[in-house]
Amino acid sequence: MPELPEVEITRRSFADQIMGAQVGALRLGLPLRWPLGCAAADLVGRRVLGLTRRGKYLLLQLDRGCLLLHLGMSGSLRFGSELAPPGRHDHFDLQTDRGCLRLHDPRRFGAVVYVPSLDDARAQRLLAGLGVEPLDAGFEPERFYQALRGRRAAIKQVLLAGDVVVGVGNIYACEALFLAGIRPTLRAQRLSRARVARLHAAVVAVLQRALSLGGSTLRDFASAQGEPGYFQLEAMVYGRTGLPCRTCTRTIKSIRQGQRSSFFCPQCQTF
DNA sequence: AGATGTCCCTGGAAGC
DNA sequence: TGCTTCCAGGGACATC
Repeated sequence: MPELPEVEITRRSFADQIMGAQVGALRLGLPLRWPLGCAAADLVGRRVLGLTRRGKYLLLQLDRGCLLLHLGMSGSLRFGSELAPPGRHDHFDLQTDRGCLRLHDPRRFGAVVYVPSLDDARAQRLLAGLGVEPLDAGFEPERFYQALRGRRAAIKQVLLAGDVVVGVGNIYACEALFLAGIRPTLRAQRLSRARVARLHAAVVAVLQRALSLGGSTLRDFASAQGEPGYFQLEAMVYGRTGLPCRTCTRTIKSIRQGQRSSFFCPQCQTF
């Protein structure tokens, strides 16, 4: 499932190639999470000015307006000039003079939304509530501590909510909490400054490690050039229920938190 | 304002 | 073999 590393790997894998491309045509498959928000013809002739990322959203900036792309749970992008004919799960093809940008998304939790500008109400509704970027300088331990102080919910759920820090999904939340030695069920506000500092470092370390390995490929994630990721091979807890902890050999446990699985080591991760 | 539950969707695995 | 059921989960939204 695409989290920040996968989205960033995707961005880097075709940002340079699509820069300056001119849109020739648009093909839509089955409906995605939200309607596109403009007519296909409105995009024809637009030029791509850049590709940036905010949280798990990719922002394809055009000379007029912007396409917000989200990969949801099962989405992946491809960019190339020799793509195969669209299959049943290819729901968005943006043809340009530099190649075709294709969104493949079997579960269709993903989205492509056109907004005339980032100040647009629709863009703001999606982006305004997002927390700090974990790999930017603005993510620093004291601010993180202050943000967590006001939260009574479990730390795992606060991480996933994305309003404190963005981009940390289920895999990396579980892994960062393991690295920091913190139980996922611990209330956020009960974390000491020292433990928040450890968690801060763990979030950064896990995301950077995942980035360096090309992300996690659980089922079929790949970059826009088709390269899989390898972080899943290093997971300490995610998906390892019943297996021995790689650190202490205690059995990894899994629980449900807010309809989502959490994995942890009962020995290494304390209250 | 924060916390919680619901919903969207399909492929794969497990159970019968 | 072929059915049914369950599970995976990002995140907007409604509700308390």
